Amino acid sequence: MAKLLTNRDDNYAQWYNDLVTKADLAENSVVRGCMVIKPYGYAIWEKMQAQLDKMFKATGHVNAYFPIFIPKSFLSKEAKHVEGFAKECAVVTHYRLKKDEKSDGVVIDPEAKLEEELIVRPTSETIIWNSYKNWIQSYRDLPILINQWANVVRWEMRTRLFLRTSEFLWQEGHTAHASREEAIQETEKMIDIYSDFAENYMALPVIKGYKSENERFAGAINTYSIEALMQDGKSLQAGTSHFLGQNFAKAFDVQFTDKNGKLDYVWATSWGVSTRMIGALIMAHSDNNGLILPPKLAPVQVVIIPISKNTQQASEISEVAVKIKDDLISKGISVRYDDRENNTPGWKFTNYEFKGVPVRLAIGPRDLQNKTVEIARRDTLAKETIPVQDVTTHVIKLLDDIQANIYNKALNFRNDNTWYINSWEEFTDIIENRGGFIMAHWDGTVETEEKIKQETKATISCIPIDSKEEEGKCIYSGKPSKRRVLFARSY
RNA sequence: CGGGGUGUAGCGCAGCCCGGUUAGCGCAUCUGGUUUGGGACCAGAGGGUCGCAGGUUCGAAUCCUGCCACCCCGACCA
Repeated sequence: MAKLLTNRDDNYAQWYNDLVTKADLAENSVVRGCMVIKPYGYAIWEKMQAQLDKMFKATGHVNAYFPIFIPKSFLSKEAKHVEGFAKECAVVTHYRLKKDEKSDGVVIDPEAKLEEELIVRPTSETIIWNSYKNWIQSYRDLPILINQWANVVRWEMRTRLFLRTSEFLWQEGHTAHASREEAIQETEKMIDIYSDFAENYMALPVIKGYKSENERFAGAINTYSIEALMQDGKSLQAGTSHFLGQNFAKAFDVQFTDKNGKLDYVWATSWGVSTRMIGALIMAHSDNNGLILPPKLAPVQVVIIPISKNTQQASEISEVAVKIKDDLISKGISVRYDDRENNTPGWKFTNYEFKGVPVRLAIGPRDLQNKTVEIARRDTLAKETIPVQDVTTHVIKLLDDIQANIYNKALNFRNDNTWYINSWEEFTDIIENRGGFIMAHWDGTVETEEKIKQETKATISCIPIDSKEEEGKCIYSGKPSKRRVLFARSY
């Protein structure tokens, strides 16, 4: 049998790459650093979008759309913000091409130079706050709770499909509030939504926390994140929520009159998740047989494969299969009945396994005779034969089981790979030889964080929200520390 | 931008060191037939600017020079 996939334990990076391309999720584009998201991969994104959008709307948010181009001058209005993004911005300088006289191609028309260059958005705080300035006068105009689904561009040196590309898809929420407390509450509400989504839909256990000063979003007072552990022991930031304080309100002069008639700057938040989550989904659950997708995000939840010796049988099987399919669809389950004749059942088994379809039903002559169906689950590869009349109830239950099992498996993996350690020797040993999450004391200084990063490539993924206070000594400097923080090598 | 590597059919590769008929193999594709309970088999067919440009030579995928592209490792980052 031809090898489809690089072994996960031999070369994790190559395994991931093989999965993404061979499962038809995405491919590299001719444009360096950009990817083509193929229909199967995009379908996962659409499922994520649909669920998140529902959750945003349920908490009072509305969608809007702001331009992809940002005047260059906007970016420099918030000092930290420029510093964070200036190095990776694509810039539009002209608005017209013309035919080249010498060759057959086109050249930039030098006559068509823009008065002010436009930046392709790396994120939209500036262009949005420029609008909010006009929308907000009084506390009655607040809060503004807007989200946008968009693409952004950050010119990356090295890219990897889904995990880091120069252009990516995401949603960015941008909210404006009358008080500091309300804005902080919003920031926390959104990180809770992300965490809820990750755990209950992606089946991905996450650690909620906030970023150290070093890792914080450019322009934020505080950045919250959810951090997930991948199967190679590296952590991945799956979502962020920022409390922006009054930084952008001040930069764009957005003031409002409060209930007492006093003028004050508006409080802001922003939060986002991106197509990167698809990378997290893949790396957290999949195995050497291919993708493993949680039922709640799988584009196809059930595949039905007929096995027939002749056309007579084929039509009898088809009758049973279509009935099952229709019944499942009526219960809101997405089903594919694959009766193509150009591939054998064996080929289809392997193929759908590779693509991570959670449940497979097979119907052959034996089943026809016994009024049964073979049902197989992708997560454990277990098979059983059940009576036809039980299929729908069985599938519904099985999809829930699989969702829960994938989550528990990921949770157990994380628990088995989370280390509470107290010495530098242990720290370096685990980083070098084991990987995983390390909970350790840190003295709270940027210098120590930098030193640790330089010596081990480990960074502070986050300072977990629920980590309890305890006396300890910084593993690096030995200085006193009040709580453990989460260290890991990360994506 | 530093260090390493690779460009030959849609994909994966051999051939290059040591120049010599019509450039080959596996997968995929197409046609016909037999098959179908874990990647089926037989027969036939189509598909190539050998990364680009120049040079050496009677003759270049192969040797020489220059260029380009992509990949991996580092610096940057979600």
